[in-house]
Amino acid sequence: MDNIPQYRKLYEILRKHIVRGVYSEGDLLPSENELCATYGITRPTVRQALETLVKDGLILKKQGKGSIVRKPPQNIGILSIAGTASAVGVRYLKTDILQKPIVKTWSEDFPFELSELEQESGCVYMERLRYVEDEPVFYDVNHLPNLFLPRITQRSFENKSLFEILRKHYQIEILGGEQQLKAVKPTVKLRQLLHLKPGQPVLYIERKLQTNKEGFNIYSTIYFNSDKHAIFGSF
Amino acid sequence: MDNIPQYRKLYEILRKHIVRGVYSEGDLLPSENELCATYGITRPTVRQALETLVKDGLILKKQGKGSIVRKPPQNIGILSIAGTASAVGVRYLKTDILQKPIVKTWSEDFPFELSELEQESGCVYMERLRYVEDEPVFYDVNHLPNLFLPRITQRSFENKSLFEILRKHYQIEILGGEQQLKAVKPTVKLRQLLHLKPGQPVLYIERKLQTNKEGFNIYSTIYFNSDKHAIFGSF
DNA sequence: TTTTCTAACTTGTATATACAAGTTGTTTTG
DNA sequence: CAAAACAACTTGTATATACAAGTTAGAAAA
Repeated sequence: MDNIPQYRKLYEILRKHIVRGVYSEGDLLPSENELCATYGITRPTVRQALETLVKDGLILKKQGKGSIVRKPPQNIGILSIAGTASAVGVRYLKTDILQKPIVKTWSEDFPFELSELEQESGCVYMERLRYVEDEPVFYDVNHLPNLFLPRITQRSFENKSLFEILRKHYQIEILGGEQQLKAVKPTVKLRQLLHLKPGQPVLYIERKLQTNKEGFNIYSTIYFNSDKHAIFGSF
Repeated sequence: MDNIPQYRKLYEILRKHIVRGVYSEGDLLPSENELCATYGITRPTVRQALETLVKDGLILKKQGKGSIVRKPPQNIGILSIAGTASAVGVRYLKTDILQKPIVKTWSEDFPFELSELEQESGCVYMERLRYVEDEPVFYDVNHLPNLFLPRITQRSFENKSLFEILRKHYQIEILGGEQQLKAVKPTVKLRQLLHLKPGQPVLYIERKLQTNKEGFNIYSTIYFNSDKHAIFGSF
């Protein structure tokens, strides 16, 4: 049964319209009142959807004027919940699964604090390499608590969104998260994986994502080649 | 005359309470209904203030339970509007003005697109070095359009917030912004300024901040030593 | 004493309405 | 023809209210 809130439905509709070019940069979205009429919902609900588009950097609201569509960020938005860069502006993203999901224990030096439930459950571990236009751009390692995830090690993740699989098959939604970013020197392995130039540093990101399941967070560490693409954020 | 919206006033009150330790990590804020009663405002207004606290990573809301105070991020939050790290969790931030504001033309290779008004006005240029606990952590270069800023070159900026000065003396408010982050190799000058180890990279951030003045944006480029501190963001 | 149930709380989502403040296009006036 | 005024739009802020869904503490029952 469908219980997605109305404001999120509208957000998705408008986001898709923007990303697919139904509205171009500089266009005005339909006014709040027009959206009320079109979708049969009220203005506070419409405004909530629009606020989320602002948050994602897709529109800029101007009092008295309207909601202006912005150029979809050409760089990879990694601050938004969407997570997968395909959500915003990047032309083509391919994913290789370097290590398919396996069950293992948490490593001793795991950088995040784990809940007791998480500690006891062990983790599902996977590694991916992500490409933009056939160039490897980021290498990410995911640790998920080994909870609520029956038979996940037997699933195929090639070119699929981890979040989509979690949502569709396990009813796990990402609610929010936090991250820390640093510039670091790459290891030899990373240099090879990401096709880095000699001496070129990488962006290192530690992310902890909260979900709708109590005590179940997703932990990502990401190494990002920021030579041609930057990490983009708006606020 | 005071025309700050009520939701922002409440946000500031609660933010200060959190930052000053009136509420500690793990504490619950007063409930939405309690805040309504205490401050004589309605629940949607309270919720708007709380949403902004969530956005800044200061609280986590849990349906049925309450608003839980989070550990103030120990790292420098640079994604929020507050800008100055003193807004959130950093113990001590000192600023040296390496280049006091001067009027100059925009450089040819300026990385941002400028509005016509901005191009015609020339810019106010300044350089700062920011310290956390006496360690230089970031070096930032600001370009402001030479508009609306009489006698700004004669002002003192030592250990003062640029945004405070803009707000107080020029009625310029930051409304939002966007930024791009990359990992880069530092120049010799940067290595010296930021006390970097040999081979250590820096985080490079390009920020464009929108203000309440039409056609007036603030452009910052920041070089950040992420050895001991990370850039923090929540979403 | 333990388990179950219930009431009272919490935040989440939504409707309805009103006025403030900004923008823009049209009309009126000089 | 240009400038000023005005109307009609826009988003911003706020109140009021209701029900959904989650959590927790206490009471009742086993």
